[in-house]
Amino acid sequence: MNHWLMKSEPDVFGIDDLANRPKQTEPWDGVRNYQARNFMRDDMRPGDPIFFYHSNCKVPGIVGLAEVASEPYDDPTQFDQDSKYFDPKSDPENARWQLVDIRFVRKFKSVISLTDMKNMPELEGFRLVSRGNRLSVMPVEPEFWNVIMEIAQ
DNA sequence: GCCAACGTTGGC
DNA sequence: GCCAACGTTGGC
Repeated sequence: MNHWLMKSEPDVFGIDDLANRPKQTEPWDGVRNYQARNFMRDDMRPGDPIFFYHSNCKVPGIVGLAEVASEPYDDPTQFDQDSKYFDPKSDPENARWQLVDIRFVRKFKSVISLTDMKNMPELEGFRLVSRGNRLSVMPVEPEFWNVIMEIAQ
């Protein structure tokens, strides 16, 4: 089993939006970065735990837990001409972009902020707090996962 | 809103 | 295959 972190802008789709979905699941569409896609397509399995991270907001940080809720499949938005994620170069017979569904697990009582995590020496080497990181889907090493879970409420 | 970091595109 | 130009991410 692998552990993950997935970023989302709360103004667009935050953890409350996920919790309020009828089945508390959501297809993680719109990822158009090959590394992020590869993680979803090649390494995610249903049940894998996910840190849900809010980016581009007042207090960026981990706000709760989700889990992988499906096998990988083709992102339908790549074939939707009306979608901003439409990709005219993607061949329906051999789709370029895959995604997984994710399911809400729980929300933390308080945000584990990026600032806090940057100040934790135990998290040195964690991709999220490394310089210039822009990946929206990333694996979390078990050691880092455990360190963060210990301070989560 | 600024801008550093970094991924992608396309000319050559 | 190199690399300049450009676009996007995301913290601040």
